[in-house]
Formats: sequence, C-alpha cells, structure tokens
Amino acid sequence: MRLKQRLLAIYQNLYTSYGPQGWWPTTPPGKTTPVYRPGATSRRLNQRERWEIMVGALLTQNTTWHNAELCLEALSASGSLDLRELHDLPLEQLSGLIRPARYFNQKAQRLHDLAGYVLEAYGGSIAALTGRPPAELRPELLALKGIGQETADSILLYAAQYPFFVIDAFTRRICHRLGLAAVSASYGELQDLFARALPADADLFNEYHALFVRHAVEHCRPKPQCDSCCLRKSCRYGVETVD
DNA sequence: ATCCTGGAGT
DNA sequence: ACTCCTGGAT
Repeated sequence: MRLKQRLLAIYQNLYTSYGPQGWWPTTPPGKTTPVYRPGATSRRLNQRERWEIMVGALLTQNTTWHNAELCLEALSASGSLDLRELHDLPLEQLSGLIRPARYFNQKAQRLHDLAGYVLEAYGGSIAALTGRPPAELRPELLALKGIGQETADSILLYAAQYPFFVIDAFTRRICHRLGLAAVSASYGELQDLFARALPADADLFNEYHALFVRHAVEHCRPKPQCDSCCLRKSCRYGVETVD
C-alpha cells in the first residue's frame, strides 16, 4: 500500500521533470507527442512498426539506442528492414549493415533467425505473433536465441502492447539506489515489484520504463549526479552518498 | 566467470 | 586513454 503510492509518486516526479519520452508509438512529424493519461489507450501499431520495434529491441542489447538507430537507418536505406528482405539478406551483408550495434555477427544471425521464426511459425504475419495470448507468447520468445527476459518483455510491451514491465540495468540501478530492491534481486522479483504495485496498463509501463532510461542516462548514472536529481529528496543515495 | 566488440562522450 | 551503453549465451 505504501509501495504503490511511492512508485506512483516516482512516476509523477519523473514525468513532471522529463515529460513524455515518445518511444512507441512514435509521433508523426509535425504532431506533438501525446501525453500519457491513466486509462487512455495509445493507438494501435501497424505490422511494420511492430517488426521494427522487435528489430530495434535486439539491436540495442548492451548498446546505445543511438547506435541501434544507425543500424535501423542503414537497414532501411538499403531496403532490408522488411521482414522478408531481412531474412533473404546474406548474413555477411546483414552484419555489415548493423556494424554499429557492436556484436554484429551474433545479432545478424539472431535477426535472421527471428525473421525465419516469424515466417515459419506465423507465415510472416507480425499481427499473428503479437496477437497471441501473452502468457503463451513470452515463453515462445524466450525460446529463441538472442531473446532473454528483458528483450522478450520489451517486445511484449512495446511491439505487442501488453502490460509487461521491462527490467533493465538502469531500472536495477535506480531501484537499488532508491532503496526499493537489493542488488541481488532477480529479474522476476523486480518485475513483480512493479506488477503488484501498479495497474496493469501497457501505456503506463511504456512511459515509466522510458522515463527510467532517461533518468538513468541523465542523472542516475554510474557516477550519479545527485545535486540536480528530481528524486533526490526520496533517495538515500543523494543524502548519504552511500554505495 | 568470459565472449561478443562500435560509437560517442569525457 | 579511458567510460558507458535500453544483454544474452556458454
């Protein structure tokens, strides 16, 4: 009961400080980013967007989003971002296009396999994949090489728009410093923390995770910038400067 | 525990 | 010359 209020207060604080992050659905040029309202539903994504989110989720593993975006642009510019085009591309050419994503050989193989899986299991229909019951889709994604819990939940949340809270290194760092979780807390424990305390709302989880990333990049860095942190008052880290 | 392994900021 | 990044597999 106390946890619920605190997590919502943290969200409000971050949202007030940083504003909407506009991850997905992306905002068309010329329009303003829609503001998240509890209970409101964001627009449905089309299949091309859902697939690009899945590709982006793999490319950005342990890599900056900036670098992942360079890869997405290279894929798009060469006409290889589409599911079938990507699958038909020789691995050597694919890895050459996604070089900024660091582990380009591994990721090229995994993107190829992911595209192949969608083609075989769903006839290439992303809608068929994202339309599956989430409790069945998650283990399916986890069974694929290159998709762990974080990437699976990113796909479930951002591509399929199901309410799965994404736990990443940023979330861990912030939660630890805020005193919300031990460093040893497992992925599932962190995820349960948010699942129990927050309404199961995909748009809320979407914006919350994006705000965590923004906050971790700008203030709750490995070397924290506590002096200008919007959560300073409710964080033991900024007060005591403990580890 | 190690491998994979580019780009940008400091 | 460092550090860090929306990890996953072995």
